[in-house]
Amino acid sequence: MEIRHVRYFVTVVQEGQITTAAQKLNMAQPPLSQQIRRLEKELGTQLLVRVGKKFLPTEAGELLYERGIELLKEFDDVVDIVKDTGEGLRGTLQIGCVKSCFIIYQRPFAPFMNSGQMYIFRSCQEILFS
Amino acid sequence: MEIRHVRYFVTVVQEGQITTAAQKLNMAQPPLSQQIRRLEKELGTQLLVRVGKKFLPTEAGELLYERGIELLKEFDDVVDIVKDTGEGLRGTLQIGCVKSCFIIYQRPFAPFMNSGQMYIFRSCQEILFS
DNA sequence: TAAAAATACTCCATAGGTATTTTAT
DNA sequence: ATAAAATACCTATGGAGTATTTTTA
Repeated sequence: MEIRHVRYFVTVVQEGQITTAAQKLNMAQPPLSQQIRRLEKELGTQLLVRVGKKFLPTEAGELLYERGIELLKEFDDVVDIVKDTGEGLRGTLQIGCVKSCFIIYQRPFAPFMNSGQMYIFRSCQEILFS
Repeated sequence: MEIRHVRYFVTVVQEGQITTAAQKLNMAQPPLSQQIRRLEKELGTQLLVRVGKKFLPTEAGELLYERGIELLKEFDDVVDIVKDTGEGLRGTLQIGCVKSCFIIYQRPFAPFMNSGQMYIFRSCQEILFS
């Protein structure tokens, strides 16, 4: 199972229908049906029951739906936070100081440094801002 | 990004090395290197810094590592719980009763029923255990 | 009969493997 | 000299698309 399958399943439950769920997911209907069935097979569990044209979650399905939503939220959160940290929108500025100059070092330029610690740079040639 | 990439990355950080991480993951070294680089590209961030033969996480990498571990735990938890529920190891037994017979109904046989509610079955022919 | 799902294919992107070279200690 | 990573290349699984048939309200 991959996070993609959780995303697919949650959307199908929310839509109650595969066709519109596929539209929301920007994909065609048959592959979505296929992935849902693959998911059920992999988990060894029926997740949805077709009642006419509508799909209703089984108890296992409801569980996957509820916890899946949390999982997706956290997953996307982590992605955002890591991206931001990489872009310097979040993170820790590490500032060292010597007599002759200042240096502002930020990871990943100095990955060997640890947050909250002070470092002395002996032959500092330039000041870096990032 | 897929959950697999989190699993790969966390293992590499724990091992500090790609070769042994690949062994733990039951895969070859080159595809693992490849997936890590792909991950960095997708997130637009350097996650690891090679210091000799060892890899150390950048700040973004440490973040992904810490939150990734939680993510993996929750992900695997959900999978286990859904599997168990499907197998009837967990879940809710819904029991209805009429004069002439008992019926024990369990989802997914009756997905339209809600937990904690009582249902009357008029023409019950058999007793189902599952 | 008019929706949506299932079926039956086709295609291709990419995950993963193998062989080799390069890099560091 | 040795162990690990990078590079280059190859293979094949399976994710996604299209066309069509089968359901069901």
